Amino acid sequence: MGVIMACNHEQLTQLIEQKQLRATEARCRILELLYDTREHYTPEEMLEALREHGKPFSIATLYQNLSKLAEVGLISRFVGPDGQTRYDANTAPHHHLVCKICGRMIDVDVEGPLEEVRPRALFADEEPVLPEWKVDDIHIELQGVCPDCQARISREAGGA
Amino acid sequence: MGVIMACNHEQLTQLIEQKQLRATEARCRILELLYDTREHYTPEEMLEALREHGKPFSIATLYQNLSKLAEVGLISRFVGPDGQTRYDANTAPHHHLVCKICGRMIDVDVEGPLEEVRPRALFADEEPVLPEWKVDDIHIELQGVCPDCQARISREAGGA
DNA sequence: ATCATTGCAAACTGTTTGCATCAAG
DNA sequence: CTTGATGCAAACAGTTTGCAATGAT
Repeated sequence: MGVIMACNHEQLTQLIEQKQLRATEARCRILELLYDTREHYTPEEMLEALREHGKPFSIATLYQNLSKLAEVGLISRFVGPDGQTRYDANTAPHHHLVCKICGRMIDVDVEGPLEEVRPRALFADEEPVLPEWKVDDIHIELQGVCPDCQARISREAGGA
Repeated sequence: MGVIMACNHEQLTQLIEQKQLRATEARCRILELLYDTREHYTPEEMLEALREHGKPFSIATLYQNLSKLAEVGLISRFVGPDGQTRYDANTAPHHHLVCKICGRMIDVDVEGPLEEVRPRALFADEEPVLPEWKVDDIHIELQGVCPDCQARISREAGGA
């Protein structure tokens, strides 16, 4: 579970039915898009991508299915630093690398001594509060500029 | 700048006027709330807090001022993992400790070898992509359970 | 045949905007 | 007095929901 890989139609059907859901065309198309591209789509972006493929797609059906699929754990939902809700097919714990320019986001693992990273109160008078928090999870968001935006920027700088 | 401390009215006025803005009552009340409490309020929560203090407060004025104050750098805006927009008075770079139960969020610094934390592609076929990202920022979100929720949970467990 | 799913339209929530009034400088 | 700020109401964007029609088992 949580391992992403491009799937054929039968595999998708199986995944969905394992969750006691009907393997409808809408659900297959959504899962296929997320599994194949590994992108972190906003609902709006997904709608565009799904419609480009030819067939129409109802926005209500999209939202209904994104909720249901996230609920049963076939996809995961989160909110990016830009405030946009996004979905991806990677339900295993992971970290994110985010482009500050376009908001694009890819999954990464991190290497390094994470266990040694510890919180510390920022203000003297909060010192006693911190130890009482039970901290059991860490999510790292690396920020930078993606290859595409770097290219676009240097192209525009060169042209201007 | 970016250092939080409780301020008196004159100091607030000065801070605001340094940014070429008029030090109106609405702005002072907003800044005072954020600076005094250090909480990470949603607009809705702020509205409630501001109105409890007695006087009414227009929701349009709140939003208008939150935008403006964030724009000039007197406060900072961000979106929590629960998707709620929040504001705080700490404009210096910092990390967050978030309660998984109630969503409460406090600022923390972290200790540990952060420089050694490096991204690594999750999928073999993405390996060549990663090095082309320019990574220059890291934001760490520690998740756990705040003291209040811990207390409430053990109280409920004991009572049930 | 049965019951989940679809998809339109209407409802809802959080946020922004137009604009007349008001108040800070 | 001048210009920016306020605050109502209307507009808006993203998301959810009611419900009749449709489709999967």
